[in-house]
Amino acid sequence: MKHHDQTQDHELKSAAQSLCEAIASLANADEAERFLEDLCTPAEIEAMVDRWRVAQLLDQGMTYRDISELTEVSVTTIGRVARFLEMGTGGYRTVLDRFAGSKT
Amino acid sequence: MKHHDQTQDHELKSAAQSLCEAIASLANADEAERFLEDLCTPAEIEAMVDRWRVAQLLDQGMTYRDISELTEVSVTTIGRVARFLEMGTGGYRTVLDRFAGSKT
DNA sequence: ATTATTGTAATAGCACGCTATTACATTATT
DNA sequence: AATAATGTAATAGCGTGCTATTACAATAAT
Repeated sequence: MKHHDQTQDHELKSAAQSLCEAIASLANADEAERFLEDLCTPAEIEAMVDRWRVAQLLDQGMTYRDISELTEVSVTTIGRVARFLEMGTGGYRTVLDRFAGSKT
Repeated sequence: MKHHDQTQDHELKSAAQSLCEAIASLANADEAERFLEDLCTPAEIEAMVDRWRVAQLLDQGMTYRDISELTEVSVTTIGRVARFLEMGTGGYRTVLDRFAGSKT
């Protein structure tokens, strides 16, 4: 019993796993939007939207203060996003690279 | 210019669209987990994990107070999840049905 | 009929992420 | 050399989602 077992010896950790599987199962942007709207509060959604937008702008080399003026997100939060973009688990990186060519 | 246009006349709304596209692009649970860990705070992730677990238990017909004892989520929050499960946009429903046979 | 269980609601208090401000060391610019 | 711009940090204040408690109407069980 090491990895990916079908059994139910998880208890707490598998709750997170279940959410991740649910999210990974979302087939398109519409499904994702409806799931998010049921799962999250408006404030949470806005926070996530802001961070993702900031991550994209950081990735394009834009300045903290320029991003702040453009998005109205505080420089503090932008710095936090930047930290995860550099020292995070690479989750941002993967998706940023996937959509890299799409907007140039 | 009604639906799904390639142009950039969105400005604010497309930020949410972009996030939904990013999420929909997540290929598996691991990618989803790493993206979530970069995008969200621990408290946010825990809140989402709790709500999703509660939604599943509600869907199985479990009682508010039983769910509360099992998950240590307050009855107040459980009631809120139930409301979205019934009157929401159907985002919960879609994914619940998709994973319906998986655990019986 | 009574009692217990259930969903629902109102309240107060707490935790946490955001903003705004100010500051400062480092790097560019002039 | 002097000035400006940049990333980074500390602080205080605010909004909001959570918990815990109490309550109550409606249904189920004894």
